[in-house]
Amino acid sequence: MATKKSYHHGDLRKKLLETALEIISEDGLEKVSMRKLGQRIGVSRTAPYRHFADKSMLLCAIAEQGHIKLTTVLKNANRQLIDDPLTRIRNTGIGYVEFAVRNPVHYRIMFGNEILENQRTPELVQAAETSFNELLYAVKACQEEKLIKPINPYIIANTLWSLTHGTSMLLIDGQIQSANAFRGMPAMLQTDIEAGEIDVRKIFEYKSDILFSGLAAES
Amino acid sequence: MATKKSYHHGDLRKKLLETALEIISEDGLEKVSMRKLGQRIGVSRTAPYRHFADKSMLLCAIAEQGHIKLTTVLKNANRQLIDDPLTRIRNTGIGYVEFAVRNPVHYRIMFGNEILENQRTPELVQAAETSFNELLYAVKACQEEKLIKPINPYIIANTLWSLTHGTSMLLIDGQIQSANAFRGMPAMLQTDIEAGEIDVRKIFEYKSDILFSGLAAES
DNA sequence: TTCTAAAGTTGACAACGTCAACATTTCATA
DNA sequence: TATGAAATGTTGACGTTGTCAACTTTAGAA
Repeated sequence: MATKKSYHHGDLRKKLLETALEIISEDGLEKVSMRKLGQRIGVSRTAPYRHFADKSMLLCAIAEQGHIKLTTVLKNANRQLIDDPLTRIRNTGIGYVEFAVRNPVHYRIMFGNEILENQRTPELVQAAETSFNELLYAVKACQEEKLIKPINPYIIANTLWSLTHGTSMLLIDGQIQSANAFRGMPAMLQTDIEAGEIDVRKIFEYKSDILFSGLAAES
Repeated sequence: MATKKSYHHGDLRKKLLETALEIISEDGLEKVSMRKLGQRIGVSRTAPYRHFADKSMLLCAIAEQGHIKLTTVLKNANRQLIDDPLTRIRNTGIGYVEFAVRNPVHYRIMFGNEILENQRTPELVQAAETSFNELLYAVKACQEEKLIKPINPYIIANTLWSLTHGTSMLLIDGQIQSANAFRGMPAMLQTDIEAGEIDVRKIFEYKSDILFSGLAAES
């Protein structure tokens, strides 16, 4: 649109989001500053303020983008050509956790960021709901084929969400890797963990099996 | 120990942690600064650096305190004079989520804080493991009375942890309150949510029931 | 009693978020 | 086509922050 040295950048908003994500995934969230964003892009230090009222609005937009990306991931898992909807729901969960582990800083902005707690834009709220709906979709599909109990699907999806979200956060935080958290998992898995590599798929398969079949001892 | 106007404060480290928590619960995490801490306590602005190498070490100590507090809460739930260990495990979960909801900012420092990801002190790691062990304890108690399947208790505790942690974070974040997340729950609960009040107990009872009995449809 | 380490202070610096005032560009409309 | 408002970008400035270096005061061990 705009040529190289024009006064107006042309698509600064988009470029800001891209660059912010770059910095975030390279150096972490604290390293992102409104000023540095401008400088890195080659624009003045307050130029970002023409596109985002303040820093938390920038973070809102980043979080929104994350939810949109997550939705795509979940959609792909959901729409795979797999006959068994139970496998699909499991893949959806795995997709969720994998997304979080691959985009840890991004994920942390989407959830668990105090700054955004009371300042979410309507767009962000909408994007978050849309991603939740994919979990709901997976649950309903299983119920239609009578593979899952016919209790309220929203409650089930919420429980599933808690499990995926909890697993994601604990993994990202590195809390799950340490010490006890995975003792007793198969030797292979433990070795991977010690080597710093985590097989998200295996971990989540364990958990979804437990959720599916329940904890109750057979009497 | 030291009288009022002595050069040395006497117990500055403790006072720093207390004051930090005060500021955090009043105004949020971003409002905490090393300088303000000093000023609020009536000591110079760099005095805190004699007790914490930098800000993230301060946060580490706060997180550690949180884990210790959480451990106490879980211990209380675990040691209640209730015959049914299944009720105890449920209460432990409820205690966990309640702690998180009552101390949201504190909880967010304990988990989900990027700053601490790679700088955890050994004390913090230890404190976190101790709180995990309470969940483990609750699981094992149930297994001893054959109320829960005899599969590896570490895996079960990990799953339980994910569920409580996920529920906590979603509640704290306000993500669970919005829109879909609780549709279909009993009317009473929904009214509470709309009024801004959340019955953590009810919410977690739903989820732990699902976890206990499993999602599988009876064939 | 003396000396060292711990604890607290002041001065300084660069980076940050953000505001106000100003400059340039775009674009709809007269 | 001319024009004026709205959008976009810039510079200067202010107060706050984390943290370092160099200094002072104090407590406690030798």
